[in-house]
Amino acid sequence: MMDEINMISKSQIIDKLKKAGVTPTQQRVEIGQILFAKPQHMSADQVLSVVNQTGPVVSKATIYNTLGLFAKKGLVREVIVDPSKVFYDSNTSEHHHFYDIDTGSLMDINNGQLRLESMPVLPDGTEAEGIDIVIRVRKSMH
Amino acid sequence: MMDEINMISKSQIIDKLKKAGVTPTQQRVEIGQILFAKPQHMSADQVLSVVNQTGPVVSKATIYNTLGLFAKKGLVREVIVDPSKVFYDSNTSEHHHFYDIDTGSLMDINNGQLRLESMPVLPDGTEAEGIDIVIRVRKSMH
DNA sequence: CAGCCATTTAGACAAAGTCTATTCCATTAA
DNA sequence: TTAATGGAATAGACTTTGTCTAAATGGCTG
Repeated sequence: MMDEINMISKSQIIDKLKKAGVTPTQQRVEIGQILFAKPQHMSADQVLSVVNQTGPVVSKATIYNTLGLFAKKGLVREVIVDPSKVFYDSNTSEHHHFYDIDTGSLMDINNGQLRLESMPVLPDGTEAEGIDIVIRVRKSMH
Repeated sequence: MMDEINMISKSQIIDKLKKAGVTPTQQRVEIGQILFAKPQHMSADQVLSVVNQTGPVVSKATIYNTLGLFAKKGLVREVIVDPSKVFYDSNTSEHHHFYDIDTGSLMDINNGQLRLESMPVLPDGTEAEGIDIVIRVRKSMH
């Protein structure tokens, strides 16, 4: 009721899932509603606790299954910057990240702000699947 | 005896540790000998099992303490590409990585092969601590 | 030799994520 | 309407990586 502003309607989520070839079950819509509400980075853990605050309970296994499925279907992107947990990024456009090592928070780098000069020669028999650039930052002490 | 070729002498390791301000204990030298034998990427787990194959037993806690210490002292670099484990890279010169998502293996990208066009504006009040570029690759199916 | 302090250790613990066997539920078929 | 089917969800056991703690060890210095 009070987060109406950032809400995406249930039918929009259902659409999004269908378009990606994901059967829109109640739990997946529930999770999508949290994940796609606004561009953001969440760990499985955070998703789990938010889902279970705002709606009917969804099990841990389903959270992991769903996040994995969403990632496979391109609805969400896994970001690996923290040795202890995976972040799921609902912004699937090409971009990279700042990672604040003090706070553990992730921020998008707008695309255009950062690009590679050239692509290196790949190892034999491989093809590129993706490029991740992470700029680690910390509070500056002036 | 038979890996003499890739061996670094104990005294070389001791030197390296001293220069970095690390007291060269027996265990640390043991671990250094494995880690610094050649440029390579190892997980804590791998170090643990190799150490305990080739020399006197070193406890798990000491492996983690030592790897953490080495990283802090710049003898080794932590590489985060796999959600489930940290790799320790004995190549501390500036460079980036290919990560084979099929095999889970890490390969260095020679520096000069890869550079950024420009540095993006950092978030307010932060300073850059480091940049990690990972090119994820997989077996190409031609 | 005695004392000191860093280091090492075993093993308990914690957290993220996986697995399995069962239950649930929506859809189709009769 | 009911029965059958198969994908999805579930609880909870389990695994793995890594951390913590309290006690034991060991190398120096006086």
